[in-house]
Amino acid sequence: MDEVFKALADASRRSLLDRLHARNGQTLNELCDGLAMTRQAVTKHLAILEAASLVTTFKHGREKLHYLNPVPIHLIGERWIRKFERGRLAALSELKRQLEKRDE
Amino acid sequence: MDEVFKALADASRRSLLDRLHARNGQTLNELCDGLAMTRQAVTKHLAILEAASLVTTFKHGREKLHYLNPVPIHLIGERWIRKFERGRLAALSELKRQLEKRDE
DNA sequence: TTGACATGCAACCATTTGGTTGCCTATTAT
DNA sequence: ATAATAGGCAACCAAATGGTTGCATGTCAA
Repeated sequence: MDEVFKALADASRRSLLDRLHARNGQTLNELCDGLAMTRQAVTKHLAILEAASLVTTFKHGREKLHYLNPVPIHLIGERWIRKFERGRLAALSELKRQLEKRDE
Repeated sequence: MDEVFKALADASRRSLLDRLHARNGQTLNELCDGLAMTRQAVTKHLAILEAASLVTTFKHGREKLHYLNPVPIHLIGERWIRKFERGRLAALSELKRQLEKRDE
């Protein structure tokens, strides 16, 4: 879980996920396209995404195809974000109460 | 959004959010309790959470009370995670197909 | 008023991070 | 066969990160 959060912390990596979400199964060079970064930097980002199981790869000849694995993102939503949904309104009304109390 | 992701990337910070979720409105010293970290380290973490609007604070005398603001977490769920939910099954079956193709 | 308590501020430090460059290997196309 | 293409590996670097220590400030209680 920690690896996933860390992987998602970087905007470049999130944009790589976006690109794979838009079109799955891209090669490294395709993913580099239009980015203000060297290929090697992208390789590193993809390695981090792969270590976090957010991306899976297949070798096809001399190309490496990258596929999005949406499961970890789904789990973050299920196991982590949902926890904070419960009591969200309660927490907000409490906050509001405090904000008002400040002016007394 | 980036600040929120970065703030959530650290396990200590997530555990601080957990603690506030369990009991809202704790002071700095209460939040330090039982953590293997100095008070100043916790202060820094809370500052990052506050900058990301994940935590709001009120001064009450010499104490500083910390409140969880669940809105950014909710937005991550709504605006970001949900995007990847769409097509989740499609992506998975595609992945499965690729995995099988590998053995040909 | 004086000491204890809650927090703030700043300098410093080691490690991690995000990036680079240079070179090497493997596969494909001519 | 050979050149071009796709990618891998490793060393290096600056900046950010997560943590520390030391001291200052503001507030409460005796």
